[in-house]
Amino acid sequence: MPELPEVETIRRDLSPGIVGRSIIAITGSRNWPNAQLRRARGEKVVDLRRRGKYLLAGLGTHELVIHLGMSGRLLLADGVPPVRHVRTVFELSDGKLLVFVDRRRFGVLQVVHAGDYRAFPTLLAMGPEPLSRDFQLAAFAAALESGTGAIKARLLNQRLIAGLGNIYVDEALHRARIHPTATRVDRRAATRLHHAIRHILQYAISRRGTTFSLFRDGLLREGDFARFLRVFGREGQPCIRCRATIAKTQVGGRGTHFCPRCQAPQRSS
DNA sequence: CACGCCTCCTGTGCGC
DNA sequence: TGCGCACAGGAGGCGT
Repeated sequence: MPELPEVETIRRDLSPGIVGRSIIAITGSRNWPNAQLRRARGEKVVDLRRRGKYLLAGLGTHELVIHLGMSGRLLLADGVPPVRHVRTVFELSDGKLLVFVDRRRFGVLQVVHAGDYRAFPTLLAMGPEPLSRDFQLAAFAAALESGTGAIKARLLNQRLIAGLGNIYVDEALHRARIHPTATRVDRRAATRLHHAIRHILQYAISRRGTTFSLFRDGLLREGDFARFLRVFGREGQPCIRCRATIAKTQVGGRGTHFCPRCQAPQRSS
């Protein structure tokens, strides 16, 4: 689930309830909490930031790094919720519980020294935040022009730009009329893509992100951006823009949705 | 260094 | 209905 808009929504929801509280106790299953995670005990949460799809909770000299993976969720509750796959529970100084639930266990919780991301190579090499001034068209266009490999793969690897996942890459490429496997993207296409990425992410945040049925359990306020998806999950249905049939293929091993007419390869190369 | 492939884990939905 | 398999929104590690 969680790409930039979903993680940002979680950050905004959780911030008022956890910043300023101290972590009184940590409990978990299997080897969690591990020794690293135990270092958070007794620490006060001084802020909650987001970098790409990562959440970073400042704990003074330390930092709690959270990645939700494919299926992770964070809930603030009065008691342990009656759901499966509860992995870790942080008891806060005001009596609330911060609960990490993760069915597929791809999520990561780790305490590091503040700013020391050596254990997270993706975080170390993370590209600019797309909604910040650091996301400059000139640098973006130059990188796209000189690059090799499918544009979709390059947008997914977090080095060119932070926070995009499979859904929003497909949506942004459709909006910018660029084929997912295009390798050369000229300046005009790069300009469209730069704008499309920012537009889609801002719009998705305003809708609290995209929610899939898998995650509905009544414990979270759901996003409804799924209503506005134009290609993702719409294979076989008509393109909103040109009525051609949306196709689904594989690019870099990921399910890839696009319109074969408005995203014809020659339009972007 | 960059790319493609495989892996981690659990559940779901589909075809037979 | 039952079974087996492909696939699922991420990213790290490995070999090439």
